[in-house]
Amino acid sequence: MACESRPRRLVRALWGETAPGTRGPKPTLNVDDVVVRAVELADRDGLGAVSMRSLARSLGYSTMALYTYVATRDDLISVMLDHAMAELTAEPVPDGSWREQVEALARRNWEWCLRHPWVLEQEHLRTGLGPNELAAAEQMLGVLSEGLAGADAVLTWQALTSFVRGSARRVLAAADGGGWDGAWWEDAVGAFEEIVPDPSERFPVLTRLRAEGAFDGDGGDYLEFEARRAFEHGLARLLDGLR
Amino acid sequence: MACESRPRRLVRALWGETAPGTRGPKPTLNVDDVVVRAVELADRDGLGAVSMRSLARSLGYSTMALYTYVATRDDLISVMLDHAMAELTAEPVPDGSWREQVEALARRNWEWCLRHPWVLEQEHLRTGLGPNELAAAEQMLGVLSEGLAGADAVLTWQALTSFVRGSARRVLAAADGGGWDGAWWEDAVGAFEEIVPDPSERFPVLTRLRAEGAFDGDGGDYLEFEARRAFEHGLARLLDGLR
DNA sequence: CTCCACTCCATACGGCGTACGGAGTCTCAT
DNA sequence: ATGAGACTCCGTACGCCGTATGGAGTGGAG
Repeated sequence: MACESRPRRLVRALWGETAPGTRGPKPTLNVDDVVVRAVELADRDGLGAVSMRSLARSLGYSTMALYTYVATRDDLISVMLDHAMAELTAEPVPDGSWREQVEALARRNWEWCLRHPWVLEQEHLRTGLGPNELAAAEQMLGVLSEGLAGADAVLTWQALTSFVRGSARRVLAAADGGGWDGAWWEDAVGAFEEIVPDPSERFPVLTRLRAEGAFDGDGGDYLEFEARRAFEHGLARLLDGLR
Repeated sequence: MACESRPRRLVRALWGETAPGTRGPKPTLNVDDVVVRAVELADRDGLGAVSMRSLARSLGYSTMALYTYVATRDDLISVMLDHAMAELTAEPVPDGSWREQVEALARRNWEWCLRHPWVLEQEHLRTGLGPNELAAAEQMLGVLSEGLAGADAVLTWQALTSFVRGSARRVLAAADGGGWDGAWWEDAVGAFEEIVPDPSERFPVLTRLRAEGAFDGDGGDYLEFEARRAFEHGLARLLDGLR
């Protein structure tokens, strides 16, 4: 199957259409097996843990066997992404007012990002043609366009997903941090205080807000409480702004 | 200098404090030289182009010489980030109403992200202790806390930066795309239409909105116009929500 | 004048994505 | 029945990556 273009192959993989060829031995795996395992690995240890080698090992195959199912690692990630997005439309839109529905979908999306942090590690692959990605867009725009004219619905959709993902990303950055486990942070702050002996002079506002406790939660349990509050606050203001 | 902890070294690098030791030969470079060059490379070709090897070559040094100035590549990126953030506070907050000021700062931040796309490629590991990052926070919170109580100012700051960065990220994903240069996309859409012969049945809302032209700009010049519109729309609604 | 902290560098290790080609297996055309 | 050849799976290799290790040369401190 050296004759098929990469985009076609990707779209076929996204929609679970198997190759038509029936000549050689039957594949003993399929794209879905590979993708499911890859998502498991990514959920546990991040995208970095999904190397072609480790994924293949985890499936009990050779590295190169994976390329039977997926053209490149980037394509694999695209399919993983769409696969994970199935969760977004697994349940119907809840009952409620327009605002409540939009809120619920946004919150669902946010929680989904936290459940699959690797989704945000991803830079620019974007296909926009996978079944679940389209279904999620369909669902969100279906609700939004009940209350907004076409172009406004699209703009609002973009604003919402921008906010949801930006916010989730911020939570994750604060949460796992990449290795500042208290000791790291203390050490860094120590050095900071040596270099900037009187922060209140250079950063009066920050100092005042800190003293007021406005940053409470900066430490360990920032994630579950403070970050959710920031998300809910921003979401509420955004929805307020939609009248 | 094998005795200094990594956090301390990073904080020192962020603040441009040179090591106190004066024993051996003088360094012929300094952290700033390295960081400036790294930012140039990243601005041009993304974070991926900033490998220790390519950066060193571009400076005319051996790879390992860089480790004299920076403990790891991650630390380098942290310092690059803070360095780039100097632009955020290079100009004072413009005159105007509270809302106009917040808007201007948010827009400045958004444009900054587009100018340095690599900023959004990372986002994990964060320090929060660099002079320019602190200055940017100080500036933004200074304005916000003129109109909002302490805790609200912080929540709003988080919501704003979440939105700004999420939105910029979306623009960049749409813009450079990672290799869908029209031909790619056409090919993918062709395969899509074969697999899903009647999209209007499965995705009625998307089909209708597309027919209405609500997605116009999906193609080539999405970036400069449509994406900016989406950003301005979302920002305006967010600010509306703040009363 | 000696020591040794220091800068700079060459080499090496274990990872990565994936190009290439080969061995084995199955279907189809003959 | 028998090739032809499409197909799956795999071993090896190439050129990247970050960085550990240790060595050569340098110049201020004792």
